[in-house]
Amino acid sequence: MKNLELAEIFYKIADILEMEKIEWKPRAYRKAARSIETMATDIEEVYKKGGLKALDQIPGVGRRISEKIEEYIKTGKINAFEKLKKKLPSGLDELMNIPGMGPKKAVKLYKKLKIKNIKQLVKAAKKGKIRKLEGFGEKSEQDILRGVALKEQSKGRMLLGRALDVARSLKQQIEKTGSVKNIEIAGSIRRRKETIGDIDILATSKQPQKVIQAFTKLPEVKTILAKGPTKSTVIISPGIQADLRVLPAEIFGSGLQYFTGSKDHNIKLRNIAIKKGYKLSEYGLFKKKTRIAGKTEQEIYKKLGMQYIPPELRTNTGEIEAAQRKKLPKLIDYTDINGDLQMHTKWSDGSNTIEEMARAAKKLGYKYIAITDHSKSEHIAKGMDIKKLNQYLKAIEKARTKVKGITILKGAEVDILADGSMDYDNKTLKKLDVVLAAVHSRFKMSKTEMTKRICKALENPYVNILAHPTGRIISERAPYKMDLNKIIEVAKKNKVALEINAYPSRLDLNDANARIAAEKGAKITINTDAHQVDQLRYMELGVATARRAWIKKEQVINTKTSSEIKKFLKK
DNA sequence: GCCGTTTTCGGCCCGACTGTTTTCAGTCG
Repeated sequence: MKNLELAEIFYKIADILEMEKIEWKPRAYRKAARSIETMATDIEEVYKKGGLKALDQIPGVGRRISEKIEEYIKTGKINAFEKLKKKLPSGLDELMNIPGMGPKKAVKLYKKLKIKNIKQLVKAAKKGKIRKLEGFGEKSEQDILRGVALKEQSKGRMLLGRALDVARSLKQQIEKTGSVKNIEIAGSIRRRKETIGDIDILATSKQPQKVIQAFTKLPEVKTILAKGPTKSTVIISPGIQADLRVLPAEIFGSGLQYFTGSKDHNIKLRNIAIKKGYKLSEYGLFKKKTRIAGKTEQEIYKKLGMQYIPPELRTNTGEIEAAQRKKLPKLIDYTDINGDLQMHTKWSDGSNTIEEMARAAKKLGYKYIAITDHSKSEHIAKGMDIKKLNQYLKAIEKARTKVKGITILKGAEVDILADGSMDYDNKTLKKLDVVLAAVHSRFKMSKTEMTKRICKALENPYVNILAHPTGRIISERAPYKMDLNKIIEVAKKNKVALEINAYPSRLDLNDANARIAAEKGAKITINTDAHQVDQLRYMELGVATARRAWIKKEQVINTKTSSEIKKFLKK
């Protein structure tokens, strides 16, 4: 996928244009960049299928930008960008990554002090040269030094799973102060994006200052970046930014709507409001000076003439148009899951026993689970040979007698070998209630080979689920090269469900791919891949991904009852 | 540079906080 590369180029073009004080174009380039970045499909595919015209259909992309995309796909370069880069030194955009430093300041530092990169910036700040510039002072000089240090220790975006834990803990602590009426985690966490840049929390209160005060005094707060009467930004350990906004209770809905984003979703809503003669902000939906909505998000969407849009869908990728036509799907709910079909125990690389996993799952209200330890080739994960597998199957039978009220399915996560055959023979696979097929080796095959390999496995009559279909690990490992469309098609034909693996660093299929798979009619299963009892709670991350993929309950097999799932697994 | 049942030209979301500016520009989300 070239989507991210292109988005990055357009962001950089926007930065350079902004430094040159060109108006409006930066906004246009950023809008196009965001749109390309969040697209569900590979932009190269879009171009191959429909040429420039198809590119023009992307929101925010017009003829000039689509031509640049074409140029990049064909030549790997964009001439206009290469020329722009020559105008300003390349280190300047890195200056703009420092909090509080935008294009105007960066360019001033360059023009007046010949500062081209962070190193020179730090040097100048330490020598006290920056405070002498017009528009800068002693404080801004310190802010720069602090900002650079901060940037160095923060490690970019964090996984949703981690961000949720941290945000929920903050929320609880703020709640305890007592002066809060409503409080909700907002921003990209509420939209359940797979990685999170910072934590946003919205509260309502009659004494906002008290809440802000309590927030900035929390033990994990390391630095206070901003602190006003209704809004504060802090850095909590270890280097995560958290924002709190406090509003009156009567505008909780509009505040939450605004603070949840996404930015593009909000801009589009505000434009719709303007066309209707209204104005939308965090303070409510206004007709002239009168507030006509604001207490709940529901009434805002209603007054704007559309269905309520769940936060997970707010990406401005068609959800607003669908809501206007009253065509939003009824998304799978977090409570719809009846079982978890991938987890590991001490029999391979898990930390708990079969019984412990079963009891924990029962506590979560599940009707069934599948124990799915690793097959023999997975040596690192203590994969089971046939002899051990037979003992393991007996152990599952024993656990069934010990833990009542939940169905324990006999399963295994079986390696797909390099030639596409399975790591156990069919006689062995037949003994299992549920077979997960997974690629765990030889990741670097060609696209054709890998597609053939996986498709062959999907055609095995005993395979029920393709586990973590693309193999990506978020910000660590790219997906294997494969023809996902072909794999979806073969999976559908052979009644193999495609997994949304809910493990925080996997989320594989991701939202975009899961949306494609479900649209094409393939069955989906959402499983945690838990290696210990505590990890069973990751299910919500998988369901969130499914919701972001517009998936309905009926499309997910582990929303079925025990008897229905058994029937499905028998094909 | 994009976009259009108010426009193919003339607009382009809206508000909080900070620092240095004595009234507001810059940055952020």
